Amino acid sequence: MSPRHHGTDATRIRLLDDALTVYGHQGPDGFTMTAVIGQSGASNGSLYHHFGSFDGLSAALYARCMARLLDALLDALEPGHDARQGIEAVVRAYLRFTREHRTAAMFIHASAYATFLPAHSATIAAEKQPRIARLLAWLQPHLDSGEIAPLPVPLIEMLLIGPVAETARRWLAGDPTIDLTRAEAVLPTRVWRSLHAEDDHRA
Amino acid sequence: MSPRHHGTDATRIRLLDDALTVYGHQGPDGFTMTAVIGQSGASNGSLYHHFGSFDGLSAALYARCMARLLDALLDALEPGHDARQGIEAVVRAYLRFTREHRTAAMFIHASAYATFLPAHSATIAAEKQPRIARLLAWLQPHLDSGEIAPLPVPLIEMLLIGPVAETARRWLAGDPTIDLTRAEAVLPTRVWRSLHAEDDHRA
DNA sequence: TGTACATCAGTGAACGCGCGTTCACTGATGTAC
DNA sequence: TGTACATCAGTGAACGCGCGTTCACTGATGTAC
Repeated sequence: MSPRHHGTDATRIRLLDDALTVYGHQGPDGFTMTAVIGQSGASNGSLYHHFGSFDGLSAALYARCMARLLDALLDALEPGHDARQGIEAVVRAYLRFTREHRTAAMFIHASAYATFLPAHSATIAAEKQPRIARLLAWLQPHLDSGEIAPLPVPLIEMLLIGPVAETARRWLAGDPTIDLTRAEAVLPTRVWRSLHAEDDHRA
Repeated sequence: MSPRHHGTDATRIRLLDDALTVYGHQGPDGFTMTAVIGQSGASNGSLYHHFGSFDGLSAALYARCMARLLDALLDALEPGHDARQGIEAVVRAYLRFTREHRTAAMFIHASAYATFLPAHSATIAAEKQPRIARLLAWLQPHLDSGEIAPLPVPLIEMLLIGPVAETARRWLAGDPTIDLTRAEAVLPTRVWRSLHAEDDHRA
């Protein structure tokens, strides 16, 4: 980027990739600095050069996984969609992301209370905020038009994300009673029912 | 219980209480064996005598917190309730439990992917299962009567618990945009809308 | 074009710390006969 | 009732291990003049 920049971020990216691999193969307890540098072949000093600390790497990985999830939701929204089509598409996209990016989804969910988040909240917000803003920009007209019930936006988010997030969590934890395909078939309609305005079905 | 039993479980209970206190005051990273025995004044050997390992204590604490949450939901169900009143009462009870037992709620949510769970799943199931069974026993007649939509039971659970669990998580993580009181006012109706059968509002 | 210098990227040995766990032990309580 | 024994509850010193972190260093690349 800057003219002083030497080379690319190849090592940085490789460390993040390898960190996620370690997380997927070794689980939360095996997610240590030693394991990550072992996987990537980089030195501990190199990791420190790029991330400042192991928490710094964890936060960067969290931000990247979260950005990918949000991008998957954004990609599901298409210009022609009405409110119902958009909501249902987002619900399906969340479940699809969970199935297709199991480890990233797990890292996101399992890190919700991680100690590294507060210290790096600025970094994480920088990745999240613009994407959240785009999602809200999609939502607003449908709130204004009255298609979606006039609820506080955070609670709309809870009703939209809650059921799929809980489904993802259970499935990721290995609960055999959770069938993601069936969830994809059933939840979109049901989530829409929780969000649309009272007299919407007359139309 | 058995005639050979010496004394009560006082130390066991005190260790669990003190462990939760440590978790509340020091957070997940400060939740260590050293901190717990420091708080309670017991010796590490005593902890091992009662729980076998620190993971064993963690699992016992998880089981106890989960049992309390489920009891709170069960207490919210009253005999005279119809399906809607029951569902809405459970939603409110979950949010109330979160507010009134912040640390226990946090321990439950944050431990969802903890490594100690699989090894002690039997212990945990022994606490959870009978309570879940009672909740399902309440649900079944309302499924049979057609008041609640004929969905797979696990997905009913996701639609019921998802929004409140997500709300709880955000609030516990310190998100200032989440207002539990407002959630209690709004979510019950909305969750009911996602669960009831198509023509229910005609009645 | 050549030289001097600054910055960036990466190395790897060394360190201290606090973690969970082990173990040999004491003393009190309950049971057998 | 008294004695011997087994079990339960609890103590606390000692241990090894692997963790994240620090630091002095090398070499390559870019910039100044």
